[in-house]
Amino acid sequence: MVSTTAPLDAELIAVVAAVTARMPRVLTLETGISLPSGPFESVHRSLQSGVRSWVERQTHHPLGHIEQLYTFADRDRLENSGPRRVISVGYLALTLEFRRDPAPGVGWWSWYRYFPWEDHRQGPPPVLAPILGALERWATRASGTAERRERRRRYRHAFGVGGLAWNEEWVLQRYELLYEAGLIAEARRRHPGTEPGRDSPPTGEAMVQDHRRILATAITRLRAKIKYRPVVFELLPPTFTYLELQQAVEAIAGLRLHKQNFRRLMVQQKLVEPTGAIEVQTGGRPARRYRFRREVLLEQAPGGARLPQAKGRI
Amino acid sequence: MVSTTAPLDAELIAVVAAVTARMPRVLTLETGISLPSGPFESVHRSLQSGVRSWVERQTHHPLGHIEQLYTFADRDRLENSGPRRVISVGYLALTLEFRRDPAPGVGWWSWYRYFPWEDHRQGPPPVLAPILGALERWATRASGTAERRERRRRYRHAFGVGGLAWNEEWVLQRYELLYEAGLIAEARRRHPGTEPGRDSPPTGEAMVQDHRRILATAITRLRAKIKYRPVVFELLPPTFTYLELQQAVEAIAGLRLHKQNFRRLMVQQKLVEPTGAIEVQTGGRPARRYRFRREVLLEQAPGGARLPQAKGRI
DNA sequence: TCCTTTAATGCTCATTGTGAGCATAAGTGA
DNA sequence: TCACTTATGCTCACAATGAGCATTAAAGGA
Repeated sequence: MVSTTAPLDAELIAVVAAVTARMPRVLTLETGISLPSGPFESVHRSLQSGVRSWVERQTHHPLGHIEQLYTFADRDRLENSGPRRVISVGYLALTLEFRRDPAPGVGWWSWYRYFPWEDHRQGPPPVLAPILGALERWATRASGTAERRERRRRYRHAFGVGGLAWNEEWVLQRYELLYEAGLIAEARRRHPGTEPGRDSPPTGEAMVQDHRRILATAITRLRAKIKYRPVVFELLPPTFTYLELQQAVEAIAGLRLHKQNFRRLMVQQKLVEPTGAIEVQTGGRPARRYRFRREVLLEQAPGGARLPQAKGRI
Repeated sequence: MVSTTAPLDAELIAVVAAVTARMPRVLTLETGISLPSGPFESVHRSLQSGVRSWVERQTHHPLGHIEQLYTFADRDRLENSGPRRVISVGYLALTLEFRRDPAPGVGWWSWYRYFPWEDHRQGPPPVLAPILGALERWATRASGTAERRERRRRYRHAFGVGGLAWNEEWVLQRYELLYEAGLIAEARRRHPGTEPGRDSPPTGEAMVQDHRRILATAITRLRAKIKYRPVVFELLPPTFTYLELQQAVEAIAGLRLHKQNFRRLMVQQKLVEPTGAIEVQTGGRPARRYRFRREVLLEQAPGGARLPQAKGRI
């Protein structure tokens, strides 16, 4: 199993997420157009420690919870890649935003700057209508009835058009559909000749290479995970009110939640415990402050079992 | 972002799974001690196509559904690794077992040959008792009360000792605990000096390098995924009875399921439809045969929502 | 032929979980 | 004091789930 491959580099890329002022944010370089990244080097003990060291070096930001996202290596992934091939290992980190001493160009930008169609907290965002219009035109442009119908089905499904429900988890799917439809700047950069077009809708800020796709992958992952693992707490200060907790979840999911039922869920699952402190600056009745019960990470409740297990004799 | 790293190889490793004769199986080389793998080469269009081509070349087995598992690269991962570093990208493939024209040394082995403590279909397997005994001795050996108590808590939690429930998904966690406790042959290979010991329990067949850990990762993933995505059908022939379907799920989960409720779940979720055919060789009343409704992959029901979404005005 | 065994299939019932929304409490500022 | 805002408690209908009883339909002897 000795290899004789072409030269190859491994790159580490980090999506570092935080929530502040009710906005989910990502840590970026170069004023918002790229994610922290760097080569995997021999000094690094592991991929994870490599990611930590690159992020800390480039942004001066310490990382908390971190998990592997995905490994990307399509041949035509990078523009202007020379003879070397690159494998990129993406990581997702969750932290608190921390502003002291940032490196130049480093900033925290709202996810929704890159994916404006993803924020449904006030209902469907205004950018959605022109996007759906452009997708419909894309479907119409298809050659052949079958392909036309298929394109229509796909975009309606992905964006929850008509009676279909909006599924907040399908971030990557929606991004890739827009990419395929030529509505994403990165796609036009890669396949010159397809011009923006006068009636092309705004589809968020672009990023370098495929960083925006990696961000979409991270959002997809986080929106899914938040439902079955207590990861929100990595994004919150040590104590918080139920409203702050709910707003963090809402920011990530891009959805409004039912307040009383959200509270009931927290109570049932015993994820938090009151600190005894009371927050008075609520704009209404004072709220209790809570803290995350770290013990639940050890108890590790197994989400919702979907298998009808047989218990006794059968 | 030009890199000047040490030479690096990327290796692709596949866990190819199937279910036959009520046993979950993995496709192996060298009579069961290694997984199909090979370097990522410049001819490969993508990581995925590289995996396909290596598996097909080494085993003569075509692959169906395939997904990325994890990327491994700890510095001390490989024994006797020279100056080059290796990144391994693991993939999980689901297929039907196919026996014509296998390459020499290629075989399908039950998962439970490598993880005998994981099959709880007939209740806790006999190997479990001596393993728990050895884990208790490992806990006792700890220096300091706190460490002793912590070890005890960890193994009891992972293996569902006492009142705690057995969680079939924690395959990797259990494997790593046994590894840490020095009860896994691979661990002793890596850290010589720790001898097997007379009363060391049987802990399954070993594999080359860390292939067994990759297999554990794959089982963990599959056991989790089977609950919220219709992936079992990739492991079944085009038509099947409810019992065959249930037994495939049971084989993977290593658990017995409640027959009537399993059936009800299938009916509710509309995952299958009757073919009209009747299977008579059941040993009892004849059973209807069903087929998977491929359309559900397009409908893509969003599993169980765990967020209390607000629908109307709030 | 009738009885026993083995599965397949249908159905019930208690319990728990979820969606929606009413009602009350306890602050703030006019 | 009133209007307004958020916090918190609680109810009610309905869906989902765990357990298990009951019936149906085949095979294989006695």
